[in-house]
Amino acid sequence: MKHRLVIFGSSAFGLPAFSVMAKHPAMEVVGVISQPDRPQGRHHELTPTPVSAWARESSLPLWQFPSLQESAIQERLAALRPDIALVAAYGLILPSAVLSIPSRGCINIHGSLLPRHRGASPIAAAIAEGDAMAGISYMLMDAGVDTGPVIHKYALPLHADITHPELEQALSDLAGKTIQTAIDGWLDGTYVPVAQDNQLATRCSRLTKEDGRAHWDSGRRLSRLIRAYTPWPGVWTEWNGQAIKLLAATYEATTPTAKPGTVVQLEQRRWGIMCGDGIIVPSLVQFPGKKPQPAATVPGSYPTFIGTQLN
RNA sequence: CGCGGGGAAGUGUAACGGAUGCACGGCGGGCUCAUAAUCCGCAGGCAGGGGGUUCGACUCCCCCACCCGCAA
Repeated sequence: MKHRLVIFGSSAFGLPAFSVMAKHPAMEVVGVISQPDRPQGRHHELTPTPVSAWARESSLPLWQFPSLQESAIQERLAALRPDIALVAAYGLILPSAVLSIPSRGCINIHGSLLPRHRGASPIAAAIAEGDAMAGISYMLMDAGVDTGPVIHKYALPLHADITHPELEQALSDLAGKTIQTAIDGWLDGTYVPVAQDNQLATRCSRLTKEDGRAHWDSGRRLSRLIRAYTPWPGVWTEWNGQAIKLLAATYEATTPTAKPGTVVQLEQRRWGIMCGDGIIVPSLVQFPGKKPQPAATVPGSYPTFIGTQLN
């Protein structure tokens, strides 16, 4: 007898794992729940979520509820009589009334090694904090945010210059490779959910544009933030009232020779921005309305930029 | 029709209704034990496509396709 499975997801992060479960011989996907198509992009075209698109292509039953708070919607979910719910990057809170619907519970794939980086931006947080290891956690959801018992974790070493898109892809793939083992192990009792140690927990909230504003106190941290926040929300600074994105940069530890935020000409033809603990040397930047451009072309393009004092 | 910006050498960008300049890159040469450093020189742009205004358009106007920022 197959397990009746409901999938909750919106962004592409969960797709590899979802695809595996959709083919799992012991699973029957009785519903895919995603967010509604929303106006997106440059001309606000109605765009389906990657999970919605996948469900349609795979001919799986799809529902795009705007919220899960209404009792009418909760009743429809209950009518699917799910045994298990699998949640990954869904983007909406599952109220306890929904969490209690599947007879065997709701499993979340979280992009960190819990209890570290509970919350909405675990991948960015791992890079921003300079963690040595990242990973995914299969967790039995409870009413808190990423606080439930952990079924199993899979770790991945982080190399020093990994970027957010690279890590997100790696973790997404890792979930695809491990989910069958994790779920099967949980179902047959090999993996027993273990409560998290709240003492070790850290939180990361949803990122905003303002989180990406560059601060020049620490170039070491700034170089990590550039890798963690690009492409969204990006790390940027203001010049002449315009936001300039720093898309890639390296950090060089030196004794500051100017006020932090000063754009300085370096030896050779390079330039950098002075920080409190050294200098940040951009390699790729983007001016508003423009495409990304190699940093070396900036002095010729914007001669007055060098020497500027940035905030 | 969400708001706005942009298209010129391999890359990026300035100015301008009437000789397209600059930076990086490339190529050649000097210096040097050597060099990604530095100095000198060379090449490379029919200015997205189509109309229009004009004695004359890269520069002004309209249309088409494309790219980007904001916002989501």
